[in-house]
Amino acid sequence: MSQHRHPGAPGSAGAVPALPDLPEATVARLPEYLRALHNLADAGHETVSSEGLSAAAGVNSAKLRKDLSHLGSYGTRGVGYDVALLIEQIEYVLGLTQRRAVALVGVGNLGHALAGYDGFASRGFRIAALLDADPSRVGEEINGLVVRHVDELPAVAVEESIAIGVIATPAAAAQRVADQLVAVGVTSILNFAPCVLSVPEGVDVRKVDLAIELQILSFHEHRKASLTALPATGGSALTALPGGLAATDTQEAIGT
Amino acid sequence: MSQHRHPGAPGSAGAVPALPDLPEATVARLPEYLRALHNLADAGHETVSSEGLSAAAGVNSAKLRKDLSHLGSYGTRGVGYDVALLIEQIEYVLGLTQRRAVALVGVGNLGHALAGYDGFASRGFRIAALLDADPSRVGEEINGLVVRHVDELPAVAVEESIAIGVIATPAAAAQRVADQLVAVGVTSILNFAPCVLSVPEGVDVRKVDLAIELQILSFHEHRKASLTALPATGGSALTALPGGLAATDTQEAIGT
DNA sequence: CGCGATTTGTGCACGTCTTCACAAGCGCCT
DNA sequence: AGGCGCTTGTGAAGACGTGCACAAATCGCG
Repeated sequence: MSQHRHPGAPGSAGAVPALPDLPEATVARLPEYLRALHNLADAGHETVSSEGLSAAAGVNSAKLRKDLSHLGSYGTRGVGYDVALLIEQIEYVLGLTQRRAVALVGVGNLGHALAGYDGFASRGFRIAALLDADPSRVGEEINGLVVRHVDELPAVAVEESIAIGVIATPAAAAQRVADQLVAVGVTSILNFAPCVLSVPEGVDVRKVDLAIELQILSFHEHRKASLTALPATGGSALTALPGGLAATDTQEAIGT
Repeated sequence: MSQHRHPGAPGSAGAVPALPDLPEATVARLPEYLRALHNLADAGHETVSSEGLSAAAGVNSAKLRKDLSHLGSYGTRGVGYDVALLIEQIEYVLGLTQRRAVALVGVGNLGHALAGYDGFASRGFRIAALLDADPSRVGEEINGLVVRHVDELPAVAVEESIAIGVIATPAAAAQRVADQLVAVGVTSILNFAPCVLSVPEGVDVRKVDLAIELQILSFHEHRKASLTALPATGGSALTALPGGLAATDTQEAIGT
């Protein structure tokens, strides 16, 4: 089994071996492992232990081992994981052996930044098209790509074999764009617009909402503030008593 | 309990009543509910049922009710939730009654976009400072704010009462910036750099990695492709290792 | 050749999150 | 006033994810 056959000549069409169905939580962590592994490879490491890799990826080592075990991974007991092999494995499972083409719709503030973000190119993707509904933006060149009108999507999808659509439009336009993407056969969408998209079964949508992230942080911030104001007795989840609590400056180390 | 005490005159300093400790999963959904509620309010709705709100927020209605019940919410059986009241409740719990000041470090490609993103301002935050380590960027004005050098952070933190730090630097600089933020007392960080930050206990970090989102989509795309290629019989999740797979067409049966 | 040091892979128990299903509560209509 | 339909809030069951702890496997060394 030490036979080390590397996965995919990307080559031709759909005949791909089936994938194990991984737990979603695992899938969400694999990219992080992959990044950490690339760092290790660049630093010259040939093998890495679960302990080392998990530290680099910011997770628990047991979790890491279980995750890797799900993809039938090849670690060596007493030694660790072969960095290069593991990179191959994960890239294969994530479908990164082919460089997928991404269409970015909405070249406003955020869209501009995304179009110029080199993290996509360096991590398995190719921004293949920029689209916008605003005629005054059409024709603009960003990072070597010319912005085209969103109505050209059908043509673009075919020309470039678009696999993933990224929506960076205002919320009001997002659903319409999503429909257009679905109509041309895109089944994976990354949505930056602050709204819920409805799409047919079989289409995957992931949402990134920057304000939501801040609001979650705000909650914890609020919570920490309300805790440090208190004398910290036994830990019962106290339910919002408007009561006394005065002190403002007595903040001290929070309990573990 | 029908007593309806509404939360916060934002007014003065830190004396805030303690918060119930909500499940993380719930906290992560509250902002979405809030956004949906604002939409409903703008559309003139005064009340909304759990069914209606859950649809607008893209979740299951039972989940929504349980989430709201955690914050001791005030719905009326047979009627639904009072939109305005619920907005107040959620904003209070999330700590949005005060407009928190955000410091954005790293005014490159992405940082520029974030600095210009009006979703922050409209949803409870104030970008109070732009910082960068590159002297050639210092002094630039973006959206009415002048970029200052990151070494001025201590002064800025005090002047603006920074509550949250956003890191939009290259990965190599991120840890250093995080340390600086922590040093000036920031306990909530939103990290856009593709790397793991280590911070002391009590500091919250949330990470947004755009490439990771795409990679997760890529997995599902890959998976869908490998499924459609097959005649779909019932079966075990076979373990797809690159190992043997000589034959390209003998693949059979993936599970549902 | 065998032994000990090391590290993976995993069974198991625990906690968290989700979902169903239904009793309790509320308003409206008669 | 009483009953009916609608909607919330929640108990309980199940699915899912996590982390411990240890057996199994491998390497290196004497």
